Amino acid sequence: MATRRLLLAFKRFLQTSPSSMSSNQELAAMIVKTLKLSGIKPFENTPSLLSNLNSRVTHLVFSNPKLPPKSCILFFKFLQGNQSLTSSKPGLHAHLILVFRLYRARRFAEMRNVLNSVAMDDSLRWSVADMVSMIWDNWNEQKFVEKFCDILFRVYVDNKMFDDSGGVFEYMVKSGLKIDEWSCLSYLTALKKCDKTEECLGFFRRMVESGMEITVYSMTTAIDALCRKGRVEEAIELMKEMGGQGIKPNVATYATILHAYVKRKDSKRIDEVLNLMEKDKVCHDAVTYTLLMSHYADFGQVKDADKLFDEMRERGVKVDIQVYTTIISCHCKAGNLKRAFSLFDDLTEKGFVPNAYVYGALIDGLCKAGQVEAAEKLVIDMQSRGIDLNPVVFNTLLDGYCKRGMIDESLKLQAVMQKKGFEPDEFAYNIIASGMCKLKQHDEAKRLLFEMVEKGVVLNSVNITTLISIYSREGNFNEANRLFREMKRKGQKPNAITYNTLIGGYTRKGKMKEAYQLKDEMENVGIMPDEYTYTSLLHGECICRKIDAAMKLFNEMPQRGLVPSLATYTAIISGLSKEGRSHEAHRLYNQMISAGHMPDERVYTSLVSSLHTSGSQ
DNA sequence: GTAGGGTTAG
Repeated sequence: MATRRLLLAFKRFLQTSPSSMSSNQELAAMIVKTLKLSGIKPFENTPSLLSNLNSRVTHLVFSNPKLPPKSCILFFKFLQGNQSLTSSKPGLHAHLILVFRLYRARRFAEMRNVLNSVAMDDSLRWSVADMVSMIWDNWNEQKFVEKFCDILFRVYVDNKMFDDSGGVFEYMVKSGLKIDEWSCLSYLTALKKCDKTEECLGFFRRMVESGMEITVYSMTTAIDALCRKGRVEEAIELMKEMGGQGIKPNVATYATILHAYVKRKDSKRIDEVLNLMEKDKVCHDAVTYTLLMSHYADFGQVKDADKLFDEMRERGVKVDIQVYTTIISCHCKAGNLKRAFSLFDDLTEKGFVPNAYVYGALIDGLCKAGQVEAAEKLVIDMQSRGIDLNPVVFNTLLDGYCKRGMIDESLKLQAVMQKKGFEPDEFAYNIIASGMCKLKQHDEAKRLLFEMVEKGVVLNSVNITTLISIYSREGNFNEANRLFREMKRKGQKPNAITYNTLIGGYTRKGKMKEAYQLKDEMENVGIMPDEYTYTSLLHGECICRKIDAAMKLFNEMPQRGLVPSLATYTAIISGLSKEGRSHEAHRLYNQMISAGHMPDERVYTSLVSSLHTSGSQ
């Protein structure tokens, strides 16, 4: 009843009163009265009530102390949603009044929403200096100015308006306003995530220069930005430099560095970091253990990974799903599927909810073991638990099919993914191209990788290595070398696999001089030749029937800490056999067996033929 | 409300 009377009066007022200063105040009073009595409903039902609204009125409504902040917000949201119905939208001043009232009411989340509207609206957004001077003119409160700047800073960060965030920061420094480190941290993190490494580092430097208090959190973020770009040496420099200013690294900082070395597979440096942690009395946590376990997984050292898994539980470090994923993946890579699945049961019994990562690891394990059908079943199981097929799992399954030459299935799978809106990525292209190489379809494989470039997917170093492998198998070393040089020029550093690919190409064709040159080059740039490098070279020497040179390489391996693989033994045994040196061949055969390798057909054949050769001599 | 770890290709 009261509402109806009020609305009638409201309407009468709108019809009779011309727009003027005093009627502005009356209209504002009417709106406030209505809001207090009946909320926003009357305006929703009769938007024409606000047809005379102008920014002055909005201003008056928001600044009316009788209207609670909650009603202000309701009214603000209504105006935002109905901008076409009202003749003018709230101006910057009205926004700031609202922001101030929300500040007083300690409603910071709402404050942030309103400032977000300011930041996103070109007609409202003034320079921070101008906005702050407007604030000083109206409210003489340092704390409010600081909070205003802080929230504006964060709003710009949230919207990735990085130049504006930087502007607010500089303004605060210049004006001597207190700066919140958490806000700066979100800026650092956002820059890092957007791959703006230099900006991230530069901002960290500005933080330090500004004299504000800095914690290990910000430092670790800057260090991580460097590590993710492989700039570990600079990261360590920064850590030392900050240590001099009293900011000590903690378990997260060390984990960041460890991660970088795990990625590089640099066991020596990893040990150095572990020693440093011990000296600093920094205990390992779940993250540290995860990193170390995945490092062992890289080298197939399942037993060591298992030892760590036990150790962490003995020490009372909580095992989480990421730890499980790592140890499961480790067992999968070693072909230890039984153990992997029993760990999977373990984690579900403990109440963890399996996710795409764990499933991904198991599916890959099954695919690599050639059990693609079981992998398919697991994918269905995964989906029935509400986890959707993602690009990684898709690529994993694709590889399972391609490695077994199941082209039809891989095409069907691709169709499924395209329906889901996933275009093949650089992994998918590479997987299919490699599959084609195995079927000796080199031209098709090349065409596919070129098609990838046409579609705008940038070739990464793995894709280029695949191409190098194709060209060198074809004997086209001109093209292989051109790609290799181009890769270096583009700053995509070749790694051991890249070098080994090209070396393998040369040795297969008996071009030993070029192969040794590359081995020297890789050592010079700090990449240690591994068992693949040695096996290729040794195999090449065998092809050239220089068995003594091959034996020299074989004997060099243990000196460099390299363990001959089954492929190494196969090459050297068959090389020796061909030369009729069956005695040495048998000696190495026995050595191979004691090293735990299962000999394959080729070894037997060459051993048997060596008996014929030596017998005829 | 803050930083660091897990699944795929050569």
